[in-house]
Amino acid sequence: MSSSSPSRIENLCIDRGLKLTEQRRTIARVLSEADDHPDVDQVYRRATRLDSRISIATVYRTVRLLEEANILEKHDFGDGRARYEEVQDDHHDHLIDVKSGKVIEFFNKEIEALKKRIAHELGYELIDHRLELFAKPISSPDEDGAA
Amino acid sequence: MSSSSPSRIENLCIDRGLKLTEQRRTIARVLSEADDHPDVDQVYRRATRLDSRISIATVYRTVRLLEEANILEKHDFGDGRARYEEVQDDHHDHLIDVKSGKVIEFFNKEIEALKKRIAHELGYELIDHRLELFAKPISSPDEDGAA
DNA sequence: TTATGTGCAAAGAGTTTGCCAGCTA
DNA sequence: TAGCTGGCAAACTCTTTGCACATAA
Repeated sequence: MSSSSPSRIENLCIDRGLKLTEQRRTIARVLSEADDHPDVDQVYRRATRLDSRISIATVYRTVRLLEEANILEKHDFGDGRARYEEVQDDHHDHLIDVKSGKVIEFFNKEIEALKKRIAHELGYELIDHRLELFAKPISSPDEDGAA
Repeated sequence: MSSSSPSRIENLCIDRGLKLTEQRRTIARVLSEADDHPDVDQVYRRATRLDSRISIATVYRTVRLLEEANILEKHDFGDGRARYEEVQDDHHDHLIDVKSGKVIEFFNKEIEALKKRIAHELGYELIDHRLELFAKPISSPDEDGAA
């Protein structure tokens, strides 16, 4: 059983010649539908909800596979576990809301240009970069969000 | 035994009323003298060279203590272990040489201002931020560095 | 059919912690 | 002296892996 149209990530797997098992299809679907930056455990939980025959080991193996196939991007927001999101055409950075844990994506042309220029000035060619802003909502009453 | 003048970090510990044991003194000295961004294991090795009566657990406990006392800054350069450096007056960012693993510090006023502005535009107040550039030396013959 | 993928549980890396002896203030 | 600190080893979290069985192509 596996009806409904293939997810974006499923299609990318087909393009790259990856063998598509039921488990991979399910994980691909979960990741295609995610609009956040889930960690492995979250992907695992969402996937087992759709198909209980999936082990956490398979999730780890699959996200690594997808990362190596340049389908997924791995992030580290400093909380000790890896987070994943689908690779996008446009580069963006992240602002982490320290109250709620929410992650907001943003893009800023000036910053992108500056990064490249700074690397050059130091005698380097920029390969990759990472910019994360940790911030709290302006004028938020001091509620307690997740850790 | 413990002569020679107190290291910068030792003095900060005294300021903050932290109990100074021989182990902490040694670890403080190692960290004050470091001009790189050592991980716990490196601190441990440098410390035991000066005094073999130090365990890795103490190093972990001490760097955490110093971090909480705002004496040390903890970094994560994406290699899976925490790196430490003394807190500095001026903020700076890091460029990681992916060939050699060397970490270069830099400061750029424009980037600092932009970070703050971007957070504001998104409705946030910047608390902390992290910018890391991963780069390779320009015109480096393609030798093989660390993975 | 056959190379590959999967589940399970054990192993690894980095980090934390409980307990009692030892040392600092 | 009183109470905090340190050593040791066990425990924890996240991630990887060996092995035997299952499955896609």
